[in-house]
Amino acid sequence: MPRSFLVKTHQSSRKPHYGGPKTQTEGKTVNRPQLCEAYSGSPVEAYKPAESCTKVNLEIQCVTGDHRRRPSLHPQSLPLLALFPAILPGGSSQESFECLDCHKEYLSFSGRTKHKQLQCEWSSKKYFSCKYCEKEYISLGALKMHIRTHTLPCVCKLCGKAFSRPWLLQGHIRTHTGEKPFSCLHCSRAFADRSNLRAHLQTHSEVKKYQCASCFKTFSRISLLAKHQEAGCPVS
DNA sequence: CTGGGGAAGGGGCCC
DNA sequence: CGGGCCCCTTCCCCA
Repeated sequence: MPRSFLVKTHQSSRKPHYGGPKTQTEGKTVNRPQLCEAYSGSPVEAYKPAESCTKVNLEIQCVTGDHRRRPSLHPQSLPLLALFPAILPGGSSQESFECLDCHKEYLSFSGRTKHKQLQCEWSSKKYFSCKYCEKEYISLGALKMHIRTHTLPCVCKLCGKAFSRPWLLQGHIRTHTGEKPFSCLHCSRAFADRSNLRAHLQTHSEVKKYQCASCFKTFSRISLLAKHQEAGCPVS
């Protein structure tokens, strides 16, 4: 069974900035232009400031209503740069020019424009599609990695089972050799997989990592918490 | 039924 | 750009 929804949650400081629409510029909050779900006209219309908007320099409001989608998904966001330069961070020479789509920063307006025209995968809408399934990726590297899940190039010489990545094969080979390099510091158990050790460590913890919001009972695994809630928490 | 272990999948990050 | 690793998650099985 395919295991989808395996999206890592970003915890490091290097996480991509996909979230909020706001950028701090000289102490002011500048809203990035947002796209409307119902967008159907030209980018000029879609991004035209609402007549009632008195803060044209700070905010761009979609004339068709709600703005929900990431600007990165817009096929023609480039004209915005010429239309509303005042909304963009980079009004002074000290500031950088940030691509609103992928958030890379450039020292000059022309540099950013060139990036958007020639390099930015989001704004040029270069999606890389898998030929084996419907998935699309914004980078060729991500697509190639995904394709390995179809081609399974890493084959176990002992049993013939195939895997998408060498380290998956490595972990599998441990099931043949019995090697368990990850030891628990609290008991004598050892594991072949670091994640399994991590899950095991939760069993030593008095207060488990995953807690039911209703009855406050804690669980060592999120799947156990999910089971608990699906079965119907007695308190909720 | 519940909790835990084993095995495996997949995206992101770092080098 | 690719390999290796990390992290998270899921499924299956068993006590």
